[in-house]
Amino acid sequence: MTQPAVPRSRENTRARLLAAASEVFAELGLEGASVEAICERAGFTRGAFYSNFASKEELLLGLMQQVADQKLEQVTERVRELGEDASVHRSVAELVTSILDVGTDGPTGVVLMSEIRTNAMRDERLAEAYLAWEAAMAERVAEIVADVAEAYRLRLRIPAIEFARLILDVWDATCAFAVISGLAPLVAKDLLTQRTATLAAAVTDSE
Amino acid sequence: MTQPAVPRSRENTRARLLAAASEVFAELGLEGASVEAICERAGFTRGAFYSNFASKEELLLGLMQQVADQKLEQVTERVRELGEDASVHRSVAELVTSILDVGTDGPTGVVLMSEIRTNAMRDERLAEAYLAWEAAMAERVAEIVADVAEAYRLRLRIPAIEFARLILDVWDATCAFAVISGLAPLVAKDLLTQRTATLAAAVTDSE
DNA sequence: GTCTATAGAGGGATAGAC
DNA sequence: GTCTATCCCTCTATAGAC
Repeated sequence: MTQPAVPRSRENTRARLLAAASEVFAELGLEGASVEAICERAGFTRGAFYSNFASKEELLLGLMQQVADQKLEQVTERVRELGEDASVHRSVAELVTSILDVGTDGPTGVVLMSEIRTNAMRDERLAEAYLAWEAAMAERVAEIVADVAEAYRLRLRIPAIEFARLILDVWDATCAFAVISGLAPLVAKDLLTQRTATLAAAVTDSE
Repeated sequence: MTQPAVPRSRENTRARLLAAASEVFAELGLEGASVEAICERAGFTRGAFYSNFASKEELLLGLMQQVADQKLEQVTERVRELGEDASVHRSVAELVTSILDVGTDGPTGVVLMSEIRTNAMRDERLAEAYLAWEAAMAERVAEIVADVAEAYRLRLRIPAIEFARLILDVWDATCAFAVISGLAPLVAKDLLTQRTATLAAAVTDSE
């Protein structure tokens, strides 16, 4: 089914440039990262870049879209899995840990999202994409929350969507804290699990 | 007690440069803001700038320190007031509203803090200052939480310090959301109040 | 589709006059 | 303490060869 006839290099070059951009943006910031540095990282020159993207801003928008799609897909996938395996997990703590694989990013991903969020405050197009992604994430997490609450007979003290937003806020802040503190990945994940579990315990009652 | 003998202009120039920098940084980002643009906004030239700051990075560090001190002072002040007026407020909602005057920043302040947080992920010196500030903020808010809980006979479902971190996380995320959405200041404050009140209701029980 | 070469603008930082 | 003038570097984007 692989068809080399379809212009493959173009997609490939685009993908490599996007991957390189996400790294360099995370390392140097959106303004600090030069097109030259991104191309060098991807193994191309600026000519190839401008053949694939109209401008640096266009690249950023494409990157935002890619990151948002990826994360959303991961979480949606987890929602689906949870629907099938509802009876496998035992404790809420285990559940949290299991779901957290999705919420845990490497430092690069965390910095990149933070960079995008900050710049969405200044750029309307970026803002639109960011808000759509954020809303979709909250909905998916709310589905998980509702499913888990039903399966484990937990009473939510606030609506599922509010709970979902709380979780996402805590994840975001905790990931940022972990990166700024220079915490080792495993330590960071422990912290994330702990804070999520504390939150979950605080806003639910067992029936 | 005002002593014009003490070199007054130096402090004044420094202050004006810092104020201008906080605006331009918020508007264009740390990398996007040129020293020239900052000086122009402050009404000076680059010569004056380099007489007051060793480099652009040094300026950023000074700005971070200033912002952190200001915010911390505001919250500490509120803690003190609350100790004196403990019996004046009636409902938790009113309390939240009253305290929120502190947590509410203009868009410029929100963008600047977001910019600083993002860059703290890449800069060790900035990280150190940011973490110290964040920890101090959490402590102060925890004091408020504990005081209010005692005065209103509320049982906290999680330790005060955890509650405080939750509040700060929600404030941060909500302020960011408001700016990205382009919400009017009053609408933003309503949202902030509502989300804080929801959180407070969820993690406390009345005795 | 990707390269090299280059235009054209703007950046950070310094030196020295006032 | 603040100014002007300047050095040197890096940046984005384009033009044209391969």
